[in-house]
Amino acid sequence: MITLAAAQLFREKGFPSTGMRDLAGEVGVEAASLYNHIRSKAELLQEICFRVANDFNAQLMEVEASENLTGLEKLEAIVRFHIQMWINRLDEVMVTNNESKYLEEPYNGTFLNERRVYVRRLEQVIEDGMRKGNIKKVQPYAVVLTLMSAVRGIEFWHRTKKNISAEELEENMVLHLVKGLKK
Amino acid sequence: MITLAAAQLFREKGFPSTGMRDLAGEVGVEAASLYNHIRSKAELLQEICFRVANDFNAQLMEVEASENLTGLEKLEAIVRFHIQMWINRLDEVMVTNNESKYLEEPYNGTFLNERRVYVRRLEQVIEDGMRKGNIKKVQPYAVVLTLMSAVRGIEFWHRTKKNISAEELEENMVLHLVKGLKK
DNA sequence: GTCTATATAAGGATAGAC
DNA sequence: GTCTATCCTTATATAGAC
Repeated sequence: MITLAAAQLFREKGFPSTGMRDLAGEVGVEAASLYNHIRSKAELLQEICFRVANDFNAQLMEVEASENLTGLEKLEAIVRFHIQMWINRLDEVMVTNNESKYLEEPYNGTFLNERRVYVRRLEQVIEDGMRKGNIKKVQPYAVVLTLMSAVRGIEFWHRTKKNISAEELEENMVLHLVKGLKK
Repeated sequence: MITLAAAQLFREKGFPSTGMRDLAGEVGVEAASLYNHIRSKAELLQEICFRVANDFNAQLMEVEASENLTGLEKLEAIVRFHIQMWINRLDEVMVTNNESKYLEEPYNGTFLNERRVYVRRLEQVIEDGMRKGNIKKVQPYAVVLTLMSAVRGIEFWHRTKKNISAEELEENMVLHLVKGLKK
């Protein structure tokens, strides 16, 4: 898959520094041949960013619909999903986080808007949990900022994976980030 | 200061996409004139990254030497410093976090090594706090990853600053990230 | 110090043969 | 589909006049 090879290169070298010749070498063809499969370099970035965004949105929608879960349980499900995305799909998720600023308009604007909406929906989960029950009194906006960024540290775990297993990492992060919010 | 103008542009546009003509425009001269003040574009990135790294190292050394502080108090002092750096020196700190991969060798290797040493020293603070007293049993490595990344969310707070003040943001993050570790 | 002009390299993308 | 050759733009950095 060209898109996944692109995600790996965009992560490692950055989007502007990744040449079509680099990507072609990874895929095993000449640069010109890539254009039989893709329209442009910019399109590859769009596909990566919006696919990841869609996956996050779909999971959040699922959680919002789970009426049997408490607020804290919803938050835990969301945080676990973020952690697993960073563990299992690092290339795509890092490109979405670090390279989306290179999206051309109107895609960059759309992307930022989608992110704002996502943040607001996550704040809503926290507010509901605070009102109805088991989440302690905090500023939802500050908590969302913290949660969504904290998982970015998993980037460095990937470089060795020696200090701790994926499962231990997830449990430690959940304990630190979510259980600390229990009333 | 050319270095600070560079930090702002490197943050906004990314290091590879920032042209010397962009920087010259920001400074108010032609691109060629910049070379009477700096040696190269690469040198600007080095200055930014290592100055920030030095500031973090200096603060950590200070905290390590404070024998009157408990482990948890040391950790809180470190986390507050990170938060304040992200609030007050966003351009430089973001370039150090996001653009350091564009450092040429041997600078990139040196930088990554310094980071590893910093992480290990922070783990040591947590281990000491766990053994001697008031930090709950956790995996120090996971906690350090989480703490150092969580503050990156402040990037998004800067875009509006309307939801919450700098002081509230700091207190909420400390409450979430540090107090949750109290035994 | 400043500038204009330019050397040299590399980028994304296309043309057209097969 | 693949390739070679190339167009055109832009990049960092330097030369040399003032």
